[in-house]
Amino acid sequence: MTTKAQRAVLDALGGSLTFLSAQDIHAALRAAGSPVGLTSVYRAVQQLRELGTVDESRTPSGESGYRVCRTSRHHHHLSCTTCGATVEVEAPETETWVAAVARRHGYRIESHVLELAGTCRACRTRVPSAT
Amino acid sequence: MTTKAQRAVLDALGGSLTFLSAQDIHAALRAAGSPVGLTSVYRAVQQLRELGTVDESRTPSGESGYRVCRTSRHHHHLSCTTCGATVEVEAPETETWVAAVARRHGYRIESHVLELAGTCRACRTRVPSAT
DNA sequence: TTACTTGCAAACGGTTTGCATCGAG
DNA sequence: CTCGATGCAAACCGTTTGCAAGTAA
Repeated sequence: MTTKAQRAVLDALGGSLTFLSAQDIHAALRAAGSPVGLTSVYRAVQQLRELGTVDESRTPSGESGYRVCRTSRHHHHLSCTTCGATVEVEAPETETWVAAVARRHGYRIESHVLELAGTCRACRTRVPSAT
Repeated sequence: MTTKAQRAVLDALGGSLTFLSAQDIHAALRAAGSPVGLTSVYRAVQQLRELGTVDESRTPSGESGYRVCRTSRHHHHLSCTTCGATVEVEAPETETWVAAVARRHGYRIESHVLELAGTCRACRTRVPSAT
């Protein structure tokens, strides 16, 4: 069953290209007039993550960000550090490499994390600090 | 200048193959008779990280782990989820792939994270759950 | 009613900071 | 003496949990 909180969270996450923190989601819902509490947001994102409906990503500062998955296939993220826009990318070659490296070292891979961060073209154009 | 706390931390980190949390380091130092406080451990690992002397890694639960770098070259980690043993690996092909993907999407890469987790051969042998 | 969802407030856990003390130069 | 290093305890902050009230079937 999908709870009211889950619907609200999915709604808030909607078409966002960026990863939103639980607190962001809560703030957005409040701003939109939803009475959903912070606790329910936390519970909803966890449930949705378990269902594979949303992606979770950790910021360097240790907070968690959430976003609805575009594809159910295995993928990684390329995020803009300025505007947060995120692209989901597939890395077949890297997957192959991961398997090879693991084998070489006698490891059996259980999981791997690959996150790319940089500035997107739009942000570079907007702030021409980069040449 | 290298402080007493930094020396103590490096000593505790010593030859460990695993990433130790600040609290682990503190406990180890205390056990070894060092009077270094937890606060100083936190300050030391941050300084050492800035100096490029130690690597930092985040556990899924959000804690930070530290380890002395084996190489100053750019590298990634392959860690055993059972015993924590970590191997530093280089991924030239992936670096290339990262650059290509970024270019394709119009991003300028600033950083990337690649962490591999699995079970090492020793642990698989010890616990024959894996086929 | 029964089972589940909610929200508040308190608890948690790792990390950081304020502040007074200690120690090297 | 002066300045940085240190340690304790309190503050922080995101997240989780206890618990009582609300809600749907």
